[in-house]
Parts: sequence; C-alpha cells; structure tokens
Amino acid sequence: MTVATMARPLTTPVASDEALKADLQKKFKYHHGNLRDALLVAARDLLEQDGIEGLSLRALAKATGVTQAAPYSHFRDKDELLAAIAEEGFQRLAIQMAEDATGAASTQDRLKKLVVSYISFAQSNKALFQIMFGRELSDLKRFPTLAMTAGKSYALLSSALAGRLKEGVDARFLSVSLWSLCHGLTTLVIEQKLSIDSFGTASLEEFVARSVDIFSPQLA
Amino acid sequence: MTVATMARPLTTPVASDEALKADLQKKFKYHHGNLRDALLVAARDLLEQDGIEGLSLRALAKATGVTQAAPYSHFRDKDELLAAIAEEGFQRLAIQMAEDATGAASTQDRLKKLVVSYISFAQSNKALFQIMFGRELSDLKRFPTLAMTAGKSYALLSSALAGRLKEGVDARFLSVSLWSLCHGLTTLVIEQKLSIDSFGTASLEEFVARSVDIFSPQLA
DNA sequence: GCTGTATCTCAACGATGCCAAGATATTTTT
DNA sequence: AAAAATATCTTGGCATCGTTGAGATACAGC
Repeated sequence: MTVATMARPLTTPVASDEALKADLQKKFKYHHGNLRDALLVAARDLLEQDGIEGLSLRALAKATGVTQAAPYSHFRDKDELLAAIAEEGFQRLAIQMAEDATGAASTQDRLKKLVVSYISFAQSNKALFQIMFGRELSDLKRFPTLAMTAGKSYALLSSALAGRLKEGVDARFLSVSLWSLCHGLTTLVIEQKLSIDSFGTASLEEFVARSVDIFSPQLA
Repeated sequence: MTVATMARPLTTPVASDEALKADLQKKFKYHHGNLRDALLVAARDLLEQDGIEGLSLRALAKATGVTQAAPYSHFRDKDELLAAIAEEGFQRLAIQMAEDATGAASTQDRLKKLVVSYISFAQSNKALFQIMFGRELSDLKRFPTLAMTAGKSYALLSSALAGRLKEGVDARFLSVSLWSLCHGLTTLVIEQKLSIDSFGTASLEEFVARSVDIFSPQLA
C-alpha cells in the first residue's frame, strides 16, 4: 500500500490518490483531464471492495464520473486495462519483495523473506493477484512488457540463489522449483483450498521457513 | 479420457457419450428425458473446444437442443453446474492419479508418478482444471461435497507419505509442501507463466523427478 | 484564429445470467 | 382409470456487460 505511493518510478505511472482526489475536485470539465490515471485508481479501489467480479468498465466509468464509452479513449478494450493493472501489480510485488528481504542474514533467510513477502502481497491484494496470475489476460503476446515486468519477482528469487548452489545443482531448476512451491502455496491459500485455520499469520511464516529448509541441502 | 468412460462409479454419474448420443437420436420429446447428463456431456465438449470462456448456459442449451431456460430445471444457477463439472473432474483426477501410480517401485517413485499424473491431467484438461481450481466457484460452502471430493487427490499424495517419514518430520507439513510445489508448477505451466520450451514432455518428468528428490532426505 | 486531433457523450447492438408465467409431459394419488 | 400434483420445458423479458459508430466539445499546434 504505502509501497506503491512511495515508489513512483513505475512504467505505468499513477498519480497518488491524494493528488487524484484533488484533481477530481476541480470544476467539472468536458475533458476529464486525467481519466486514464483516475480509472486505474478507481479500479484499485473497486478491486479491494467488490473483488474481481465487481470490476466492470461501466462501474469504473461511473466511479470516475464519466460515461460508459469514455474509457475506450484510453484503453482499446478491457484486457488492456487489466494488463495495465497487472503490470502495476507486478511492479509493486517486486518492490515489496525487495524491501522485505533487505538485511537478510543468510541466503536461506533471504529466500524465506522473499517467499513470505510474496504470500503476504497476495493475501492483502487478493483480487489484484488473481488478475496478475489468472487467465483474464488471455493474449500474453499483446502485452509484451507484461511478461518482462512479471519476471522481476521471479528474478529476485532466482538471483538470490545464483552463485550459492552446491556444485552440480542446476540453478534454473532449483529456482523454478522453489518458485513453484511458493506460488502453489500462495494460490492454494488465497483460493481457500487449504484449511487456513492451520496457518495463522505466524505459523505461515514458520511453514515457509521449514519449506525453504528443505531446499537448504542444495545450497553451498 | 478413457479413464472416465471406464470408471463409472461417480457420485455424479454421467452417461457415456455413446449412450448419450443414442439418447439424442430418439424422436424429439417435449421432455428431453436426460437433460442433466446431456448438459454435463455437452459442457465437457464445449470446454475442450472453446475453453472456459465459451462455456455459457445458452451455448449449452443450444448444444442440447433446448431453450435457454431449460437448464434451470436441473441447476439452480451456473455455479451449480460448474460445481457438478468440477466434482466430476476431481473424481477423474483422483482415479487417473491412482491408476498412474500403481506398481510404483518405491515411495519416491510413487510420489513422482502421482505428481506427473497431476500435471498431465491439467495439461490435457486445461479448462476443466481451471474450473476445478479457479475462482468460479465462489461459495465453497454451497457445495460441501466438492471440498471432500477435491481432497481425494491430495489424500493420495498425503497417504503416500504417511508412515514413511524420517522421525521428527511433520507429515502434514511435508504433504502440503509437496502438494504446493506440484500445484504451483502445474498452474504456472498451464497458465504459460513458465517458458515451456525448456520443458518438453520428457524433461518435465525429469523436472518432477528431481523436485521429488529434494524431498527425499525427509523420507525414511 | 483555424485546423486537426484527442477526448468524451449518446445511442445502440449482441451476448450473457437469470426470472416469472404458462404450457406440456410425467408421476402420484385417489 | 380419472384426477391431482409435480417435474420439465417454452416464451418473453429484465438487467448487466463489453463494444462500437456517429457526433459534440475541448485542446494543441500552426
């Protein structure tokens, strides 16, 4: 949350909520003046409130005080909007992970912190995470920058492992393996396929710690 | 595929495609006679052809030669249909996994075969798998049998580990951990978040084998 | 100031999930 | 066997959604 407002160098820059609100206070103009950003901000709010189902272009238009067709001046279709949202999400995820993992004592510790951060992000941004990794973005080829941005969080995991592996261990194999565990646990928790009662906030960290420990013998 | 036609003791029994086709050949009656099953079969076909987006109640109605509102005599809403589809999917998944893992030489071998079976199922039934584990089924409380059936495939993994752990290793922890890795890898592959070029059909099995080997030190 | 472009409104299309009322077949009851 | 009750399907319609085309209005560059 604060992460996003603090970190401004996004490829899809979004005005802070405060500045945006001031923008909306301006006397009504035929031209909104900042509709694209307003839509993205409204989308973030709508996602938090009503989840992924509540996010419709019409609802977004109404939230920004504009007619249904207006968004189409800034996004070719809904997918393009979702791609923008997802890309911002990937940026925030990578930033939060990097932040949360600073000052790690060891490679293992860094891995644990990265994974916990990943899961935490998903938990506090469930709908956003679903957009980022769901099947709403069908044509990945349409949004080439998306895949690149999405790779940043994986790169954090991957580079945390690089050069710290026991001889003979394939780096790519191990990082994909760990990412799979991380991502699988996340989606299962988010989608409530795991009885969460056995994972309190604290015990989830412990779970991650023990999981990463399984990978430790592969490290130098 | 053949698994489903061979194994008939499903909680939601579905007539075989052949028998169903014969059913449809019958002279048209005002009462369809077997609409519920026909809808589920048509849904399976539609899912394979057009994916999850193409699966609409209206398309299903048209496919079974019936008007839009007819399905509502058998399913309260779309979610109830999806739940039935998902439940059948979970049954098939568990059956296939059990089949594919028979005759395993060791615990490790059995685990590998179970995981590979899981991924294979998802690959050859992408849309179905998405329904099973996606967010379409919002209210899990509405379909209490679903969670139970869904647990069967996990139970296979879990019981393959039971009693074969090194002393001091928590069974639940390890099975959830392995399942997370399995499920995460699956969704990432399915959703094309992993560059698949590095995973041929053969090399994916090898990847799974190596992943399971990471867990081996935890086994007795 | 004029022109061109970007932005937004208006009205509409087709598709979707869903529902109420009625018609028709099947089952149950008498 | 006749009648009543129920299950199943049709008809017509509602609201919502993404999307589009035509036109109005503001803005930018000349």
